[in-house]
Amino acid sequence: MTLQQLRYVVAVVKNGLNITQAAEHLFTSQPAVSKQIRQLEDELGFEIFSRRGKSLDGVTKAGQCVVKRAERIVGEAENIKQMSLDMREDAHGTLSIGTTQTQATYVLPAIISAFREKFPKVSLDLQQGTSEQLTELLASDQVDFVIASDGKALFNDAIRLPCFHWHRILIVPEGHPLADSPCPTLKQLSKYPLASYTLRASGRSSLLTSFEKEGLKADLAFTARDSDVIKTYVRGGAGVGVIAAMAWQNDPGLIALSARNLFPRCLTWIGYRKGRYLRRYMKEFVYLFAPHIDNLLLEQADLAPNADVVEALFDQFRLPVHDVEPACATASTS
Amino acid sequence: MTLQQLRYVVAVVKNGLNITQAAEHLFTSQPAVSKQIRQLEDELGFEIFSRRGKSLDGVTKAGQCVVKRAERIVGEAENIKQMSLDMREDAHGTLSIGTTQTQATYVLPAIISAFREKFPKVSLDLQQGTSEQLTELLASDQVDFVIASDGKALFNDAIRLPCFHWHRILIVPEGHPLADSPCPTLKQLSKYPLASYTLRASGRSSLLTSFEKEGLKADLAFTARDSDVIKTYVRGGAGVGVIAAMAWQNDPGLIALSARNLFPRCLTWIGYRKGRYLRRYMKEFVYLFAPHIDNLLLEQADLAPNADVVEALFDQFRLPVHDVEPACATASTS
DNA sequence: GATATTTACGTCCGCCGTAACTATT
DNA sequence: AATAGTTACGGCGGACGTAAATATC
Repeated sequence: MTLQQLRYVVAVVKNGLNITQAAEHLFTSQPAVSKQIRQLEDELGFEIFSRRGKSLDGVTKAGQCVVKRAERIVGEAENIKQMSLDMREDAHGTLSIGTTQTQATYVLPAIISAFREKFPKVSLDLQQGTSEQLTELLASDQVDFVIASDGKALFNDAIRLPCFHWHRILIVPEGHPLADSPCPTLKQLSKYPLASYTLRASGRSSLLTSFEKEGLKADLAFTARDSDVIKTYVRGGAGVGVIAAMAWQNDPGLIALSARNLFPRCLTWIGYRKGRYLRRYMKEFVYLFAPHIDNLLLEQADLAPNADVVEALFDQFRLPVHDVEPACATASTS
Repeated sequence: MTLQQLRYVVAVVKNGLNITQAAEHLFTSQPAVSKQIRQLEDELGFEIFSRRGKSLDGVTKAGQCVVKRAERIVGEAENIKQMSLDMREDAHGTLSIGTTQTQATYVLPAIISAFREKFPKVSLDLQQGTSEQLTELLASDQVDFVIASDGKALFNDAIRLPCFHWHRILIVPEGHPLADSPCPTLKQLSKYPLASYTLRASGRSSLLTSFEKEGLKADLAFTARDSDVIKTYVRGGAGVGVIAAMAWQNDPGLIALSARNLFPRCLTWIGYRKGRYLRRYMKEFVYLFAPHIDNLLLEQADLAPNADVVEALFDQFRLPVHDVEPACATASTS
């Protein structure tokens, strides 16, 4: 049994049991992979993969156990390799982040600019997707970090670190009735068509829930992933926009009102795979994004037995809150 | 980086940084180990071991991180190997158990006899030691299981499964005053010299604590590890023996009285290293020792995030209680 | 001088890649 | 025919062991 063989097994599984494809990703020939896997199976005395004819067509029960352990082994080996890269002083490498449109457009540019300055040799890779896609990217190690505001946990062995809170804001065209009565209620709001973010299939948004709690029904007439698209349609009179405060940039022709009294605040977090070795520039990125997360905190989070313990680590912090200036007097009491 | 190299690193650490000794355990030559380790260090770009002259003399900071991960890798590789052995039908192998004298002498013989019958090809290795020694044996993978009754947890990544409760009993020579008043109190007991198990340096025994709670002071005049030694001295008039109920075998010349009303009951558990692959015969051994622990329970215990969750798994069981027949009427109310 | 490690070198195993062959669609 | 996997074989790297050299106590 060699590390190589285990790497091959893991790669084959990751490539949907396609040996040829796995061989390409491994930068080796197809027979090499084929042979090593057979050799490992011979040594173990049982088949890891079930076969239909010559093609692999499934993982045997015992094989699943082997694959699980092989993945851990290969992962740890990768950690050692990353660590070795980290020791050399030239901070070469890649930082791969999966995130949502809002974060990518409004929050990350400043962070990434600072990061680039500090680590000019690290190439950045920004991936966008839905929560589900981001989870998948993280689970399959295609990104180092995920930054999102989803309420739900990711998966076992993922660590989620709270970064900051944010409120929704209302945006209306200049001259809109709500622009003059700057302290709208949900009831008022329910009379207008709303434009907001596309809801995920899974789980209800706290947006609609807030209306329902008061027995109101929102008219969510238009949805998009992209805050700018929503702004454009709001400018065109499509209704009242409800977007994240981070997306507000004093856009001409639009008025923004804080909705902090209407909807619960949201939490943006950064997530990564538990047990992964984080290179120095990765830790630095997290620190740039959320300065309360230092090396010590990362270490504690990695050692924490479960998500609740991680959450508890953050009780000591008063996280920043993104919002626009309060538009109505009652808000200033907070 | 090869599995071999990591195995060598782990072996060298385990052998106290003595390469020659490590090579012997690895059944290879000393230069082979030496060279592979250097090669790994070259590949990683930093030293795992600090050296004084040519000899290894410590593990560097970065090296500790590598060693930690290497141990995990080697451990998982070993798990895969064990699993492969387990698939072959001939149940060859070794079962290594670390335990205390009382368990080894009075509880295990029956279990082991049943086990031997079922798995005649598995060779057994019984190790005795103090709690501390047993912990060390388990931590360094020198035994598969530890069976003991110590109150304290073992260490991180050890799983402790409750097996049965037991009470202490008093043993006195025939004709002893207490033999006729079969329901002694702690106060009565405190008037006699006591003979019981050697106390560990760490932590007080619940024996002495019970006396202290009533403001009494016990005269623990004689201690030994071995129940039979205690019996012998009690026969000789050394005082009142306080031993585990399991050690009672209707010994001639001695009278046994349950001490269940005097001292809290104790718990015997079986412990093993978390994440270790358990071969079928190992699981079977646990089952023979504690029939409430089946494969499902073992699996759940292994997945549990911490010791408390493991304990909770056992809430559903009413564990057997080892004791002698109650000697006094009040005991029968239980 | 005894012990432990490194260096040097010849042997041999085994992994890889090419190419031809086979099975499956 | 096209796609995917196995078998066959030659080449090459590299792991091992012996033996000699070197450092440390």
